[in-house]
Amino acid sequence: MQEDCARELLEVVPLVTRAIRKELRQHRTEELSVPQFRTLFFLRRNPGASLVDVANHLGLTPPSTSKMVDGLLSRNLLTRQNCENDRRRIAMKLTKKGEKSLDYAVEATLESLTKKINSFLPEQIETLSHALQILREAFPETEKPIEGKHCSQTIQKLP
Amino acid sequence: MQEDCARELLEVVPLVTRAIRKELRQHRTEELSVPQFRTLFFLRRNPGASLVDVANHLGLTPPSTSKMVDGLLSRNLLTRQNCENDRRRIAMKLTKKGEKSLDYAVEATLESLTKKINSFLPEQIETLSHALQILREAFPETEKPIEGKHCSQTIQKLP
DNA sequence: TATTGTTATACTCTATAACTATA
DNA sequence: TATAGTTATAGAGTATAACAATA
Repeated sequence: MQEDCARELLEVVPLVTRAIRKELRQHRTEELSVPQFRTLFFLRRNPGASLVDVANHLGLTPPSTSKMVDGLLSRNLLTRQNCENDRRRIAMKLTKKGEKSLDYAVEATLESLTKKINSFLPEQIETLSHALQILREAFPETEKPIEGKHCSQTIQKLP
Repeated sequence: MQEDCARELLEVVPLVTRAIRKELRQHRTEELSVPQFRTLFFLRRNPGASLVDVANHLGLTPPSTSKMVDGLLSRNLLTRQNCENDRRRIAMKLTKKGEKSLDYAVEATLESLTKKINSFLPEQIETLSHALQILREAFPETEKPIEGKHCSQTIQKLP
């Protein structure tokens, strides 16, 4: 019984993931790689995050992350400023443009999902919502929140 | 209401995906890249699939797929034989070793998921099972089944 | 001495183009 | 002429090593 449910989970979750990915991909205005997209997501939740913060989140090394961020910076999707408290660190934040391209993709995806859910019966929506709540508790966010070290106060980086 | 549910879906599904990925990764006996792993999965469901079949499934080009398959072949995880009917085509199948390394990872992951589900209340399991059924219908397998062209009869490839 | 971030270099994975063999 | 697959070459993306600046 439990194993059947696990097997279902293992089969069905990738189907939903694939659909979500496809929507996100279809609606990104910028040509962004997956790590770049995830970086924008992360920065929306964690404005002022450092390079190491982002690297940890993505599971990439700092050098790779640094290079990848260069691409976002050159397209004005984020800002990279030096931190006042600890001048080794950088503080990255989304620009308006970065927020917008992210929002557009997310909202379009939400819309598509909502449309799909609209075709469900009310009790099916009830069941799904309940199940998602159960899953959220069973599979909590692994990501450790940023240690609070990250600066809100930043100074403009010299050119 | 529907949109809340969509938003939940968009947040929770990645959490579960991440947990599944982590388990699969932890329990792979061979050092396999993600596409290699997916290829083994695909061949288990579609024995005798051709190179183009696999390439389409992965969203890779035939040359990339060919090279990637070389790595699986050299480790005896699959066989690559010429097709009798259409001698341009190849027919790939998992070897016993390929099946085993796949099964090991999948079973270990299932075990981990089952353990988690074991801690649920019976009615929670009921709800989850029901929700998964709903999702399966809403997000059907996009992948078109192989056109039946693929050979069951194969001839050994010449060296 | 340890940490943050960058630069330099090499490797892996992928694609495009050109080719062979078969249909 | 079109299709299945491979080889050759080039471009992203990643890692490791070495470095500079700061703590």
